[in-house]
Amino acid sequence: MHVALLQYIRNLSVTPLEHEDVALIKEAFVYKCIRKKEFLLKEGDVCRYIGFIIKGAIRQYTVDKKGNEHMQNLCIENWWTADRESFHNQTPSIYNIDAWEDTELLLLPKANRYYERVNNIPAFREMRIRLDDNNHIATQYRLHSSINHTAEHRYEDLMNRYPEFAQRFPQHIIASYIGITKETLSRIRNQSVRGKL
Amino acid sequence: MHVALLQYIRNLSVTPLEHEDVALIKEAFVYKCIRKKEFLLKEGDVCRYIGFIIKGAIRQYTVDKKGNEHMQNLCIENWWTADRESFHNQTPSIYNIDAWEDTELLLLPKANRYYERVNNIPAFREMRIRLDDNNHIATQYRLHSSINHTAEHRYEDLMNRYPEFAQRFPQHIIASYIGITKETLSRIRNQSVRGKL
DNA sequence: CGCGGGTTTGATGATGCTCAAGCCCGGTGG
DNA sequence: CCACCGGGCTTGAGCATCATCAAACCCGCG
Repeated sequence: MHVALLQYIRNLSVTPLEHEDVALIKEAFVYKCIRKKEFLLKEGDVCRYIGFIIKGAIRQYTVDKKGNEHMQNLCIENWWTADRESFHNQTPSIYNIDAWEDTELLLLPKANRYYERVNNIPAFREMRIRLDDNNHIATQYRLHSSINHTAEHRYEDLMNRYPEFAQRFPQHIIASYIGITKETLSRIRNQSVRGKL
Repeated sequence: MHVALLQYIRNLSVTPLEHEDVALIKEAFVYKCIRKKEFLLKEGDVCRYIGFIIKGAIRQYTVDKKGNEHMQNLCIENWWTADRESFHNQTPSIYNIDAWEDTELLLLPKANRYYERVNNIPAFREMRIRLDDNNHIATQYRLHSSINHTAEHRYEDLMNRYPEFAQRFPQHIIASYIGITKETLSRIRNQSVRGKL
């Protein structure tokens, strides 16, 4: 059940995982299933764990006064999910995190007695550094893109980078993720279809 | 000369710096002054070092086909500057990094023989983790903000968070940083002045 | 004095939002 | 088996925000 996570760590680190590391990870990460629409974190609550997605799809978003949802992040298999600010400072979150598909996760609670020890596993530490690098790069790009590129450009970018998103999430969620309305996305798609004829 | 950096590391870490760590840092980081408008990194070049700003102000930006500059980052004393993607992968950068004021830096070259050892200093490592956390949080917020908030809201946010930017950078640079034109920023400011009468 | 960088102002237009309506389709219950 | 319902997608009209382009202004400096 932890095999996906172990493999993931091995892929992103150079130092191998020792037997004792594997044992520690198996104890520290708790398995959890949530159903579609079930919440992992609600606005106002404190984020108590980091989640690794074994299977499924997760949304992280805010809701404005008018009730509109704004997707901050979309995550599928082999991604991590958490509100890092809330987790790090143990302050109330501004985000909601819920499942878009039935999802299996491995949760690493901050409060458990293994948390520190897991973070001291060399391979795990290396993985985190790699992850931070990748994440930083991707977020910088997204920021740059959201300021400088047109809606159409951003949509094409996303489809190139994560084509599977189109199968897993409906258009109004994709639209929100790239910062436009579902109507605008619909028009963009029809235009570019026409463009290809 | 390295005192600002050493102090910075101590502030962000728990583990103290040993004498030998201090010595290593002094050897690894090379001091450099650059004049206003001088480049630290040019689009197309590979980013070869991470810079810590002792004194001065730095811009990181792209230039589009029309010649317009788009600020990705503004940094002053006690901030780090680099194109992490280019540095990490040693690939050509899409960014320019130049000085807006005469600037003093400490550069940590990737190629030097101390690089790995510096990264193994416990206090330095802790600092990086803290830094990544803070950075991640700030960038997520900026992303959220750039998608969901109005230009006026973003401007006020920036002025609250980094009021000194207004003294250090001209308006057209501030405008670009929050993703609007200088004309729009000018109008926003006049409006809100009128609003306060 | 004149120049260059920065800021302001105005007119015009593009991009994307809002609101409202209708469509499509799969699922549920009568 | 059909009717209806709800979620998602599309289409249209009107509108808000912000970009663009052009001109003028302001001011410190050689």
